[in-house]
Amino acid sequence: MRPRSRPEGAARVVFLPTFARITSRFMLQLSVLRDQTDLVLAGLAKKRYATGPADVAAILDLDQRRRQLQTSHDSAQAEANKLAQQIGGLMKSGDKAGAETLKIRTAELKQHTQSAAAELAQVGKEQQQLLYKLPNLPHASVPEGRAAADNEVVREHGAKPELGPDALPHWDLIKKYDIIDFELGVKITGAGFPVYKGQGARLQRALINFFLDEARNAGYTEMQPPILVNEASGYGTGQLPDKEGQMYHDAKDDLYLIPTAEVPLTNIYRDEIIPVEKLPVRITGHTPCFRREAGSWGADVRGLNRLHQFDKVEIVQITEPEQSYAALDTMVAHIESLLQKLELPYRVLRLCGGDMGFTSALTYDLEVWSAAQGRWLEVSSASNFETYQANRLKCRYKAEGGKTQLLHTLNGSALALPRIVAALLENNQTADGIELPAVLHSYCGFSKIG
RNA sequence: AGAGAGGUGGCAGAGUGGUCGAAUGCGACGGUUUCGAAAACCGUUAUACCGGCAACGGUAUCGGGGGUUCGAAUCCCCCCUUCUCUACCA
Repeated sequence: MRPRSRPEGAARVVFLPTFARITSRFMLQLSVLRDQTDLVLAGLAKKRYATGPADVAAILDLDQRRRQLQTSHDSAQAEANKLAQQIGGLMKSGDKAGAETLKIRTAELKQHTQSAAAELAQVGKEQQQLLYKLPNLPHASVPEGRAAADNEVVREHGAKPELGPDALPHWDLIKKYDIIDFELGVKITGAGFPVYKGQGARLQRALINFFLDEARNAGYTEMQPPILVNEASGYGTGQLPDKEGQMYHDAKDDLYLIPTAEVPLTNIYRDEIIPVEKLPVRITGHTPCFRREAGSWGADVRGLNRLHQFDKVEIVQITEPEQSYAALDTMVAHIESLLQKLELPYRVLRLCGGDMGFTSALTYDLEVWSAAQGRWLEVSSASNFETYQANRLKCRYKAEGGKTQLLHTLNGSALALPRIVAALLENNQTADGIELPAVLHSYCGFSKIG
C-alpha cells in the first residue's frame, strides 16, 4: 500500500482491475448526468469539486427545459414544412388565394419557431457553459485526498546517489560549466526563457532524439504538429475554458501557444470517426511548450524547476474503452524504461482526487530524485481521460453492431526535458565534470560535460 | 497582402428558389446466382438532437455563421479554407 523501493526492479506493471468496463460509461455527457446522477456527484466530490450538486442540478433543470423547447420547436417546424409544400402546390395550380390563407398560419408558426429557437440557443449555451465547468470523474482506483501529500506512492526505483558535501544544485552547475544561461534569456525575452549553450544545447537535442527514438521503437508514430492552436483545439482537449490564463495568447490572430503537445496531437482526431482497424492510435511528437504559470515564484521554481518555455516529447494514445487502462499501463512502463536507461532514481505516484488534473480520470506522476536539491521532481504525468476529452473532441469509432461510440484518449510526457536535465546534472556531478549515462553518449557526441 | 475561381454524401461529380438528404458513377456492406469466385442483378450505405420499450416518427445539417422567403444546396452579407496569378518571403 505504501511506498516500497524496488531497487532491483524492472518496471512492474500495476495491476488494475477491470474498472474500465464500468467507468467507461461515466462520461460527463448529459445522458450520464441524467441517468447516473448519484455516481456523478460522488465522483465530483472525490475530485473536490465544491459546487458539484448545485451545478448538476442546474444542468438537469436546463436540460429539461431544453428538451421541451426542442420538441415544441420541432413540431411547429414540421407543420410549417408541410404547409410550405402545400403552398408550393397551390401556387403552381394558380390558387393564389388558397396560398395566402395558408401563409397566415405559417407566419404564426414562424414566430413560434423563432422564439423557441432563440430560447433554445440561450438555454443550450448556459447548459454547455456549466458542462464545461465540470471536471472529469475519477477512476475507482483514485485515492481520496486533497493535495499532493495525499498522493499514493505506487513504487520507487533506483538508489539515490550519495553526493559529497560540496555537491552543487543544478543552477550552480549550469553556471560552472556555462551550459544554460538564464540572464541571457531575460535579456532576449524575459524570466523563464533560458538560453542553452554549447554542450547544454547539444544535450537538449540529444535528449529529444533519444526520447523520440524510444517512442518510435515502442510503436508510436512520430508527428510534428503546429505549436500554435486555435480556440476549438483548446476546447477540445480541455485547456479552455478552464486554463485560459495559463496559455500565451496571440490576440491578433486568436491563436494560443501550446502548453503541451497533447493539444495539437490529440486534436488531430477531433471530429473524426476512426476506423476500428486503425486503433489504437499511438503517436508521439516533440514540441516546445509554453506556460505562463503566473504568480508562482520562490525556491521551488529556481533554475530549471519551472520555466515558461521548455521542450517535451509527448506520447498519445487513443483506444477503445475496454483497452484504455491497459494502454495507460504500457505508457507508464514506457516512461519508466526511459528513466531506467537514463539511470535516474524515480518513483511513480497515483494522484489523489484533489490533486488530479481537471480532465483526467486517472493520473500517474513520475518523479525523479534530484540529489542536490534533495527532492523529487515531477518529470512526467500520464493520464487516462476516458471519454472526457473524446466527448468534447467528438472523437469516435464504430463499435460492434455499427454503433458510433466515444473513444478513450490518453497521454503522457516521455519526457519533459528541464527537470531531467536538472537531475542528470546534479546526480552525476563529479570533481571533474558531469558523467552522462551511457545511453546518451552517442546521442550527445560526448560522455562528459566540463 | 492584392485579383480571380472554387468548397456538395467514403471518393468522384450533377444540381441556380419548391416535394432535394440531394441524380449518376465508383467504392463498401447484405442478398440472388455459383461447387467456389468473377460478372450480372436486387437492396443497403451519414451525423446530431427530440419523442418512443421498440419498430419507427420528427427536426437540423450541401465549408462555418447570419439574413431574405410560405419555402434555400440554390439569392444576399460576414468568416474560414483550397486553387491560379501577382506581391513577399524561408
